[in-house]
Amino acid sequence: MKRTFIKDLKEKLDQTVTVQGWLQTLRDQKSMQFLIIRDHTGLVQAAHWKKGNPELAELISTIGTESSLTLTGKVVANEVVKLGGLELQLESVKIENNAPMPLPFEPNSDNLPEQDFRLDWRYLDLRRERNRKIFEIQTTAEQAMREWWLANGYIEMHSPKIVGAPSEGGAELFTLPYFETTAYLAQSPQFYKQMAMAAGFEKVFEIGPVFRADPSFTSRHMTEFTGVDMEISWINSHEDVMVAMEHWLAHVYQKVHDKHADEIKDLFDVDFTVPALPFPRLTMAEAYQILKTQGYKLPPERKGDLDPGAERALGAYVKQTCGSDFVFVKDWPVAVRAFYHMRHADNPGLTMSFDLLGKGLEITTGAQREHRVEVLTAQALDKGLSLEPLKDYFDFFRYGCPPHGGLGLGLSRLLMIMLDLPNIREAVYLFRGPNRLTP
RNA sequence: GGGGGCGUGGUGUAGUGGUUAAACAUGCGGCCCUGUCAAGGCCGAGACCGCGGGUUCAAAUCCCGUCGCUCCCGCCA
Repeated sequence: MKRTFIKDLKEKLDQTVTVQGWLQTLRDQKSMQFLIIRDHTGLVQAAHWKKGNPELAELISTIGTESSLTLTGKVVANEVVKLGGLELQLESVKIENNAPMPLPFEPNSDNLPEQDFRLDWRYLDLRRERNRKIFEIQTTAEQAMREWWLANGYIEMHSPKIVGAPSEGGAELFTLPYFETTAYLAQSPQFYKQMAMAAGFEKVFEIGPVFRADPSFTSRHMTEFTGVDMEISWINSHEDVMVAMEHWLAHVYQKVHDKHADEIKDLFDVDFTVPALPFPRLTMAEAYQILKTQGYKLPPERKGDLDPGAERALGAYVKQTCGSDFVFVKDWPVAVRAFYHMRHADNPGLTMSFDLLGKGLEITTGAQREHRVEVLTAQALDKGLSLEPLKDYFDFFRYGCPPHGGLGLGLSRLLMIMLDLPNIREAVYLFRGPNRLTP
């Protein structure tokens, strides 16, 4: 018999149906048994009168919570049933996979184990509706990203993750043996999307894994995460990148809002709103002024940079004064940016770069890139980098690479701020950190 | 890499020097209950209080070390 989803049972009154799902609760009484069954569309009660089928009653008594079951029965309306006013009168139960008691933990109980333990049993943790919803929303968000890119002439790219040389720094690279030599795991598709600009692709995007060998122990860092990157050509400044980004992100928020706003309110208690355009923009100079008036004191060694506390303070300030969850902070000093960020022609101490803060969290870095190979080489030297490992990269800019810029965004960080998740480990399917390689 | 916090039955917590070496909730096992529904009632099993050392007449409780987890900073998305 064809499977019926639990949410559709109300249209099947007085019919015999098959339901498949997990046993959430068993109330095994003297003469009656009640099974609360869960599939991803909802919950339903299945009732069984023991004397009607003692054999089935005995079987039901052996089923552990969270076992996967296939049940058949007649759907009947019953006002007494608090769960939707209907129930399934059980005719048969097939235990697809029994879950022996006790479970490591019950995903739908009131007192959940601490997160690290739940990550050990991630598949049980993911059985909670709230956790499943995070990934439904992520799916909607990624689809919306692609909709916008495709509507705007972007090409999808997949750059290699095994690379022969560091693309930016060096310390945060994972190394791996590679036949007779050593390779690295890419910590960004940065150089390859720039190569696509040199190739004349004009607009590209990539959603893919990036690896960072930083031993970071925070609620917002991972050693492997999904990077969302885009890069566009023929821009006049980083402002063009910011304009593209805010339209793109607003589209993503609109689609997530259309499909999930009510669920997000119910499950995450977040009033999900589509951000207004344009996002507020602050130069770093302005940001410093604001921090001063807000009484936020940056450590002196952070001159020209923002620390996470400053980012939170700016996020709060912008929320309060503009009502915006987002703010671009732009025109960062050369000292704190990558060598390939283009510098202002009229102010060589500043880069044509930006960060996007969402609810005070850094979710994006972007910039116009330096596409003139002589200038780029000079800037690398200026940063004290050795040119040899960058030789192939410099070659991208020798024969007609157009002016271009782009950005990188952390997918899980976006989910964090969309849903007010306190920890990135909740926003990612399987977390990878310095001490977490399993499951 | 630097700093803070935590580590007690399966799980979540209480207990922070001493009445019977550990309490509560939940889960688990058993019994009871004409249909429960955050089910309820009774009974039961389950922790040498992360590990090692020390202080003390006495340590889950104080000290040191160690391991694990966690958060903050650094780094970044």
